[in-house]
Amino acid sequence: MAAVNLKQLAKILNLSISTVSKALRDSHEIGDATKLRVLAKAKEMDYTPNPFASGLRRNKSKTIAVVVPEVANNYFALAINGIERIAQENDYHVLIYLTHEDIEKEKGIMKHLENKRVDGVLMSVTMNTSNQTHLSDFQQKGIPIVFFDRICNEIETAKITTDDYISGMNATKHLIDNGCKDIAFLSLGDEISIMQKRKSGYLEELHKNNMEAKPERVVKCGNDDEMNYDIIKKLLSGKNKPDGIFASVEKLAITTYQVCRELNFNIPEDVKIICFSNLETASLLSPSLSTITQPAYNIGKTAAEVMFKYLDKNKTYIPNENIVLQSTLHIRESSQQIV
Amino acid sequence: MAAVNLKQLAKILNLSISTVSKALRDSHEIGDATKLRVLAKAKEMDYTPNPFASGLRRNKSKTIAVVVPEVANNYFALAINGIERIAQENDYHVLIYLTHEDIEKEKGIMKHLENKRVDGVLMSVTMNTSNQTHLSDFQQKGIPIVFFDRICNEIETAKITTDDYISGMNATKHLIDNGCKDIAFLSLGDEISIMQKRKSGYLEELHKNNMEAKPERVVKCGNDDEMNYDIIKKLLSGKNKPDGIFASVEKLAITTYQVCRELNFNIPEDVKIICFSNLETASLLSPSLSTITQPAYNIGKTAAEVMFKYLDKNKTYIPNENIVLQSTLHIRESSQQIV
DNA sequence: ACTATTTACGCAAACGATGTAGTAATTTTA
DNA sequence: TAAAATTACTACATCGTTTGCGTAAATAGT
Repeated sequence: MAAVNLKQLAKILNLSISTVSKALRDSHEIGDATKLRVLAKAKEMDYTPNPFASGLRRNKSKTIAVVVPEVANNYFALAINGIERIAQENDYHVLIYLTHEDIEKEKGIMKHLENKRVDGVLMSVTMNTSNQTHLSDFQQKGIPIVFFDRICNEIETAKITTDDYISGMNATKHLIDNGCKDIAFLSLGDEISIMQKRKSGYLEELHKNNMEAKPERVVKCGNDDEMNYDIIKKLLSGKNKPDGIFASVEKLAITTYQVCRELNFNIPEDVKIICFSNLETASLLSPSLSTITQPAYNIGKTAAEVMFKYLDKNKTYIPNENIVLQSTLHIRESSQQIV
Repeated sequence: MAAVNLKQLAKILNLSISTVSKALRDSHEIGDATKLRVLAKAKEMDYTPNPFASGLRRNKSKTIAVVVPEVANNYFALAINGIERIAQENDYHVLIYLTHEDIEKEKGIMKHLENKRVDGVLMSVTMNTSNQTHLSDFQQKGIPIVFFDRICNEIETAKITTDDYISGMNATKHLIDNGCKDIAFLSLGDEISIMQKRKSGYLEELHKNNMEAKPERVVKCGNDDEMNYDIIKKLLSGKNKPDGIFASVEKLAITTYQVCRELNFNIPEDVKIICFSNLETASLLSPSLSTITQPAYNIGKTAAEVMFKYLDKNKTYIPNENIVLQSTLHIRESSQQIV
């Protein structure tokens, strides 16, 4: 019932508390015979150190936090998967916090984490995180942050991203190659860096192909699905509608599919679609969805690995570093010209 | 930089540590003027109590653990969403652990949690959790568990489930009503209770309709997608193949779709499909997928609420209680008879 | 054989917050 | 007016570990 502690173990073994403690931590100060005896008894009595006591003493929580906008999202779910894997390997625990794209919630969460509850934070900021003083303040407290995907350029630390600019170009080029003359870019807000990069790739590719970049073709969507639905419906309803859509995130593509259903639009005949997505059912959709797929699991894994590289050395300062992984383009029906 | 602690605050305020502590906790022992002074200074200096110190002292972690098979799964992701929401409301933190359906990993995780790192555990067991001694042992340590969805009947505590038996009947009835004469049930293992209940509903409905329940129509699948693919392919390849498939979990339906693609089977003409699923793209699949959808978010929310109901009262013992939420049947193309 | 050094252990002070048991000073009560 | 009670604070032990320091015994060095 009651968890055994060092004191009880020590009494039973007829040793001092410190001897037992040192034996368990395999200190050179303790004789081999004693070590074995202690270890055996500890296992027998099912002793595990109290994490609060040792955390207090050593100022180490053995815990990292993951702060992400949402979890019911294939990308973040896979990233968490990768993070959790590495954390388990390092005997670390993973706290999870969801911001739901709410910058105030993000601030509150960081405030909660300031008190050394965690040794480090892995995060993807909200779509509204333009001001980042809450993040630099947090760093000042001596807790390292590693960003993945939705990074904060102004903060000096390691950042794991994908080649969003190239991917933005590739996706746009693909639509152009398949006959699109008027491509809209569906953006999720416009604050965050990945949107800037994906959009830049889109604009650059238009430019390379001598196509006009009309400002109204960069459509700013948000976190509210119903509002996005209306925005996209409006985009596709006028007579002057685009013939290609490049959705910067998965859910905007799904909403676009739904709008096309309602408007009785055929994909890809009436409008071609491609998007960033980790949807496992992309190939089973009607029509199958062309995607730029990010290596989500590896992004999470890498972010965690970088974090532990520094935590292992007891470094709380992580210098600027940009690690860029490659996304892969999966061409399916939704974006291809019917021949 | 360095986090302020009570000692520093006390020194600056010219008060004793305990006075400051009590003032912050709004104790009646402290005068109002002092309280205000302390509160103001604490806010000014950005004081937050060290969670390890108070955790050690009060034997409270303000943390719950969520132990689930996976997170890259819409059902569990939504459940976690609900849990995290309630946890944030209660000022609790959420640790997440993934078992990947590995019973040994589950045991290891529970072992790790025994040392009072968390105040409670919300869990869905692996598909292989038949023996539950590691869970009853865990309870013995005085940490409450609440099960959701994948429950463990032998453990006395609160369990949040859905009406799986009824849903199993409804899904089967729906397939029968749509002309199926030979329905296969794709099971995920056969240990866990939800599978038993879903299968029982399936069998009962067959019985009610005077249809033979052939043992070979209950197909045991596992955690390996490729093996499942082969199993389902074999099921659908012979001349004696079923005309209806009731998949007990989402991923088996997706695999079935993939197999049908390869075999050039038409859904629903050649085989009708229905499954338990929280896939948001169910209606966009080709053909759209009929589902029994569980209220995943509410299941997680409820599990957390029940947990906090007891944690608030400092009760570590949670009596047996079965809370059953209702799933909803979404009929789409994959299961309907063409008229 | 007498001093160094190593080995193997124990003592006690942290870590930071909490809460019990005091203690002066003030107020209430009989 | 003396005793009792209340107010507003402080001192201190405690939670369970960790770790620097001390020390006796054993071993090594000269």
